[in-house]
Amino acid sequence: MSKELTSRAENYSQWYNDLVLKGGLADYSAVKGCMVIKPYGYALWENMRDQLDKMFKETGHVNAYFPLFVPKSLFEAEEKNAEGFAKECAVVTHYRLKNDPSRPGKLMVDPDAKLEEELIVRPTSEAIIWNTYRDWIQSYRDLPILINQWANVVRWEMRTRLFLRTAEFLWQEGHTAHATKEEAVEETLKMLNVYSTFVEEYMAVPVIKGIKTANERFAGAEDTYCIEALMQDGKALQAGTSHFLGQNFAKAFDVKFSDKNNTLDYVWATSWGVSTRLIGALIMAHSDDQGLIMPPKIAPLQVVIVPIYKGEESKPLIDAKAKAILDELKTLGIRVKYDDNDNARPGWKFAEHELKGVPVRIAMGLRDMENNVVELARRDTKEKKPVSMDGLAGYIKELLEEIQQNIYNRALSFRNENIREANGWEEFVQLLDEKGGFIAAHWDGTPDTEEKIKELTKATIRCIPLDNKPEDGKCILTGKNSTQRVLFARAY
RNA sequence: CGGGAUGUAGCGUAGCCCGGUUAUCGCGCCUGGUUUGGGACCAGGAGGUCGCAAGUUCGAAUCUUGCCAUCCCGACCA
Repeated sequence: MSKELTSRAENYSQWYNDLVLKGGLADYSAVKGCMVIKPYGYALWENMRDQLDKMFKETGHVNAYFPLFVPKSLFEAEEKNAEGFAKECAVVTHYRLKNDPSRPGKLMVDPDAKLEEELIVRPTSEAIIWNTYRDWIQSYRDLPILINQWANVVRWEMRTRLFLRTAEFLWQEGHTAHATKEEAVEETLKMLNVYSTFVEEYMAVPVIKGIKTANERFAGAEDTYCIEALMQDGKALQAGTSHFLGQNFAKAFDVKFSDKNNTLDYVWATSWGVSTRLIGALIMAHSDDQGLIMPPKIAPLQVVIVPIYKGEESKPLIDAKAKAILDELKTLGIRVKYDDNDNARPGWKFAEHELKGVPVRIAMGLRDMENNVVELARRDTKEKKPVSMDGLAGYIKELLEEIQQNIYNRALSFRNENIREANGWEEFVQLLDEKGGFIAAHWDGTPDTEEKIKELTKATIRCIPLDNKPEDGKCILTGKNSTQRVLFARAY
């Protein structure tokens, strides 16, 4: 009633916006291109962050924090990186306001407070970090450095979308320094695997691991590896990247180390990141026309208990039973809430929790008490059935795992059904327009051809899958020889 | 940055073309009561710089100009 959702079929973009706004994840803000992440959305991010943080620590990383501002001279040191981000940088030029003499009560930028050197608001932190690493690294004994930071960054986008692309966003960025190329490459792939494990096992979103083509590579990287996910509308979404930076930043910032033989060499680097964009991926991979569907492992709330009572006399009875179940579930480490708010009636609560994607709902009324059962509803399948109160907590714990698996399987089938091979140009264009999804096709390996295909179809090469099998073929555009298929898609 | 659309209470809206008392309705909110197994009902009540700023006019939500914001579609990007 009060919260009508646009259906996916009607308007996919609007459906997405409705879910974010009405599901209570985020709001628009007074700042153009920036959003407010609301408590429910932030709780989701915290769960994602905590799990990732744990995985980073398990792989030997530590957290640190570097400044928001990057002096322009440092920013421009690695030229390719600087060039790549130049068009979307916020720049601080002044450090003071003053009263505006011509408009009483208003402020103006104080022209006398111009900075000697402009400060760039970080779009990413390689520059400031590698400038710091120079001071930290002298010998191979100082290596490796395995640092991660949780931070906000700013990229001044022309067109923004909640979670998917905002001017400011939250992310983590890992920045590592190594003595050898092999070790850096190993690190790059290790973190790619951490990402794919996290996204698949916790977010229940299947991904394809691959390597980016030169056109799509991170500015300043030698190689960019990525995980690519598929959304329900058939568009691809880059869910995370891990970069092998070679010695580019070490050279730009003069970071050298002495090896065991006392010979000097530049340090090898990696960087890797995922952002709040993952929340967009989560929404578009799983949710339906009734609202969000949260994977249990990172759902802010895993179970909600809704009492149904007639008159005040039955309430204490239900309360007692509900609290017992609540305690049992909490003991098992399940995130659960007893929603006995008297302002809303059961039907309203059902709809609200469905909108918010709470994986399991327990409804309990007098009738259930008499039969020693509760009504259990799962969000992913909408299935409702009575379940005995005996052993309920254990049952729910298993059910949450089953839901997690089911959501993943569903997304995986969808993804797999939407990877198609195209062997000629017309077939390629037709598949793209009629089916969407990933299209595995031959490509002659040149940036020009990739660019041309993008111009003609808006499809880009999402990646060259890591598990690709060699296969001789002809490029769909130029007909030139090709040794493997690459994955094309229209992307977010 | 280009094209299109929109902006009236927390949300959704009527009114605008054709200027004229106190700006419409629904949801939500507050108070009281009855209710509670799929978005309850009754009664009473509060809430508005009509996006902002100029202009035209005796008079502007309504007409004009400028600006701002948001959404959708492009270009750019994670």
